[in-house]
Amino acid sequence: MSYRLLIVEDSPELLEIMSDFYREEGAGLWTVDTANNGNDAMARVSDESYDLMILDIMLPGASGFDICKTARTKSDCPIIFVTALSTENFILKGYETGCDDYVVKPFSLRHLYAKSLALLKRARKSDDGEELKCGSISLNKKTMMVKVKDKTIDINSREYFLLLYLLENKEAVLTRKAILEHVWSDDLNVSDRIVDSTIKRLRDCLKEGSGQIKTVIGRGYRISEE
Amino acid sequence: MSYRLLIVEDSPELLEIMSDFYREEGAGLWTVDTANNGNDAMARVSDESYDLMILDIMLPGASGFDICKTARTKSDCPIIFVTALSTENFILKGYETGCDDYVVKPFSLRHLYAKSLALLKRARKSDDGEELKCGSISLNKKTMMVKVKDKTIDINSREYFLLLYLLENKEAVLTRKAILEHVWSDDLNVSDRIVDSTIKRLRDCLKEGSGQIKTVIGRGYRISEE
DNA sequence: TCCTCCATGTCATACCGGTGTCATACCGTT
DNA sequence: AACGGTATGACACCGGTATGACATGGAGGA
Repeated sequence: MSYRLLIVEDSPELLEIMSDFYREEGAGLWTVDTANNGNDAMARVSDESYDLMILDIMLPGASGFDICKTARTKSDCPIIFVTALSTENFILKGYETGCDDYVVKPFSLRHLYAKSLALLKRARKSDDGEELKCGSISLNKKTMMVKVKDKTIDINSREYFLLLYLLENKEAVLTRKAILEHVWSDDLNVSDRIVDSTIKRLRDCLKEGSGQIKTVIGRGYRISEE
Repeated sequence: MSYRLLIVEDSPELLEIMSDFYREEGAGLWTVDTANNGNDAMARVSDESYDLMILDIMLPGASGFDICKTARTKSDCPIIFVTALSTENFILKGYETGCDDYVVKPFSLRHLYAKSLALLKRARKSDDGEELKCGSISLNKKTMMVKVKDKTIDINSREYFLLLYLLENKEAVLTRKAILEHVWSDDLNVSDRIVDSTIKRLRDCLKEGSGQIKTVIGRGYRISEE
């Protein structure tokens, strides 16, 4: 699996140098999209989803600041400005719009690349895509499929969202109250014993993985890597 | 609540300028610790826990690289190098040791400050709530997880709340009466010998950390950093 | 429209482990 | 050595949890 990168830069030479560098250096780690003007960039930002964006600021059409602001309305993806605008006002404005870093031209490509990896590593901590894993259990948010030891299992809706909530809070103890609020938010007029029942059904579905759901008496449940 | 910042820099003037800036700019947002040599810095990194570190590289004693590596063995706190070493090799080495950013002197203090905020914002995403720590024991109120030497342990309800009460009053001697009122507030019709029993069970769970719970004969118990 | 099936919630009961009590061993202080 | 206080292990009770049977209601097909 590779990371989606968007590079926006109006100089065709620099754009090519940069995108080639990312494509080659990572040996397939990156899937690079490019844009050489603000409007194309805006279109991509709205339609696609990226793991990292590198934006010039001065562009034909929308500016890098505009792109950054728009991107922030829909995602939390790391954003690096790369620009010749080196005055402090521009730099601070960049951070105000929500960027993660601001690099002034001329710059070292290797340095930028190292920054990108560091940032990606940090961003992935909080949002690791569609796959949630815990021990032998894995759940894919996009396809809504659940696997135990690489074998797909069937699972009902409530059980799915319960498992999702557990996985999103791996290792943490979740009280019945918290579970109800998250998984039964559509209808809170249920007995909190329903959690027990659904946990049982979930455990039955998980088979060998069932032991990973721990009962924490007096407090709730937690999922652990065994 | 404020964020803990460590600045390591061997030039006294620059150190003062930086720490003053962080103290004033954030109006109490930052609690700043400083060190002007590698060995002091190492000691702080081992003993304390920070939300952000700003490290010079060339230092008397241990280098900034050494400090970064050591820090990474115990925590994931954001680290920024600030140094005059501007060659690409040094920069890449910085990222290899696990830093989040590498700033070359001379630099803009406001830019550094903006970087710090951006980094803190991103790091906090993965931050899982407030941690009570005491020596090798740590308890997370949000996830209700208890760790000893970074290893999660299982703990029962009473034991958990007893430990919580001890940690919220770190180092203080707590009488059985006080403990009963806080931990057994639901049912005060119990013998105060129950505290002894529960302390024992808690110690059994804590294993290597058990020595941190001290008996204070004739008065009660206290938890200490060993 | 009716029937069937399945997802989901409720309930009664069985089960189990957490938790409190107690008796005894141990320890430190005098 | 004696005494007061603490540690420890055994034991039993009770409350919370597991479990299976049953009720309900909605979706989809004939």
